[in-house]
This record gives sequence, structure tokens and C-alpha cells, in this order.
Amino acid sequence: MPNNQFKRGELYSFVTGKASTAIARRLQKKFNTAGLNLTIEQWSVLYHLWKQEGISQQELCNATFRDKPSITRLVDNLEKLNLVKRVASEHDRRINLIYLTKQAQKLQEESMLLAEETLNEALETVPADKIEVCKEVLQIVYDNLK
Amino acid sequence: MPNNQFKRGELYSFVTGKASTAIARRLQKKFNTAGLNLTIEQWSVLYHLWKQEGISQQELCNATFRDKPSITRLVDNLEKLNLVKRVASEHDRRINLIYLTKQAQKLQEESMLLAEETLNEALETVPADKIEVCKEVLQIVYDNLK
DNA sequence: GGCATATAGTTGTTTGTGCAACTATCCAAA
DNA sequence: TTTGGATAGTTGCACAAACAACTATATGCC
Repeated sequence: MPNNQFKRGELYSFVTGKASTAIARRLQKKFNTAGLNLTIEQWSVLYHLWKQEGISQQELCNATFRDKPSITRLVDNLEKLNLVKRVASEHDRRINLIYLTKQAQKLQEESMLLAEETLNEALETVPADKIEVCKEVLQIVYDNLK
Repeated sequence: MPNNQFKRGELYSFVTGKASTAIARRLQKKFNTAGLNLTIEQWSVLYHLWKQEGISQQELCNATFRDKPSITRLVDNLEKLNLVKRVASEHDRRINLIYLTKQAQKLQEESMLLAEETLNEALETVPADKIEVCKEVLQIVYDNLK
């Protein structure tokens, strides 16, 4: 049992994601302070659309690791904010393709800068090689459980 | 700028806590399968009460890294499930001390086993020294942002 | 063509989070 | 002793997640 040695206090932080919660809260505060009227969850959808727009809601589910109802409602809210548009696919009428509005394109640079800034604050004083190990472990955890 | 080297794809996982989300989902499924009628958030409150009961809601806020309204509602729901009781402090009538019921005491062993099992599955194939580095980094992240 | 099945998306319900505003109580200083 | 500020907890609101049940459309097979 090589990995069976959890002291209880350590178990807790892993399950609750203390660190990632703290990162998300800090970024949310930066968005609010900057007057970006955007939740972290909405940002995480835009994040993938900035890489490639015109993808389906199902593809957004896979990319953001969320279920279909969550994406339906996030897209609902992003549509209300005039940041995305649903466009019915011509080939398959079950599919909505999601496109960014001009307004959303304007948000990319500023929000990404705030995200990088947040991560730099989070990882201040952490040596680069330890960050690499940490990323590697978190990726394996994800792969082990998905 | 020693830590300024985020490739964008990596940034996303850090902010969204992909790994810890996956762990929490896996544990929730184990609870459901085992017939434990308990959310991960409720479990995280019980977790601290098992270590020490009779603490105030404010102390639960600090321990679980949640705000006061969140704890109010988690305690509400735990009370509905007959797992905890609010007892007004005699010294300071503003304070509720939270005590476990017998029913909650019975849940400890089984739920902690499932949590350890989940972590073992998550960290399968990860060498112990890398786990240590990862824990260390996540703790620093938390300390940097709190 | 017609039917079974799979896929894309939506809706309802319960639970939790974050913020602001609120009540009740305590405490300390004038 | 009163009054003003701090602390503990609650409530309302908007947003999000997980699950189940639902509609609409597509596809493959007879």
C-alpha cells in the first residue's frame, strides 16, 4: 500500500480543494475590482471559446468538465450578458454552435492578464521545479479519476 | 519574474481545480453508493466536529474556509438530518456551540474510510515524494492567498 | 419508409457559495 | 450607565452544480 499513508489533516485539503478555491476567489475579486461583470465559471467558458469559437455545448461540456445542464445555464447567462450567441447548426439541428460577441472579444486580454497575475501571486516563492511536480501530480489525479 | 511562465492551457486547470473537483465527485459517488445521505460539504463540517465538537459556527467557518452564511445553512441542513445540534453558549449568548448526535458519530468510520479509499485511487501510481511536493505547493498557494 | 436507439439540449429540484444587509449580544470607553 | 463599535449568527438574492426527467432531432437497421 504505497500511497496509503494519509494523515487525516492532509486528507481534508485534498478533498476540499482549499488551494484552488483560494485561487478562484482571488481571481473573482480581481474581476469585481476591475469592473468585469463576470463569474469565474462564465470566464472558464469564454476561455475555451477564445481558443476556438463556434463549438457545440457538448464540446463545452467536455472542455470545462461540466455536465449539460450546467453548460445550458452558463450559456443562458452569457447570452443575457450579450457575450455569446447560440447559432443552430445547419447540419444537425440538435446542435447549438456558440459564438462570441464583439463585447466578449474585448474581455479576453484583460481577464487573462488578471488570471496570470493571480497565479503569479499564488505561486510566489514556489520554485519552478516544484510547480512542475505539482502540475504533474494534479494531472495524474485527474486522469486516475476521470 | 520567476513564476511568470504559464502556458495558457495550464493556467486553466489551476484556476478551476480540475483535480480536486474530480476527487470530490468521486467521493460523493462513493457516499451515494454506500447509502450515506451526505454531501461532501456536510461531510467537511462533520470532519472538523469529529476532531472536536462543541465549537462555534465561527470556528467552523475558519476550519472549513467558508463564510458565515454558508456555515449557517450547512448547520441548518445537518440539523434537519439529525446529525448535529445547536446549543446556545452559556457564557456568550451570541454563540451557538455545535454538537454531534449519536447518528453522526456512527458515520465517522465509514465515511473516513471512503475518503481514504478515494485518495488512494486518486494518487495511485504517484510516488510518495511527489505527493509530498504537491501538498507543500498547495499549502503555500493557500498561505499566499488567504 | 418506419421504428428503436442514441445524441443534443432544456427544465425542475435540492444543495451550496458569495455578497450585502440585517438582528442580537457583548464590551469598552466616556 | 449609556452609547458606539465589534462580533456571532441569520436572511435574501443571484449564481452555479448534480441528478433525473424531459423534448427534439438524427441515425441505423428491418
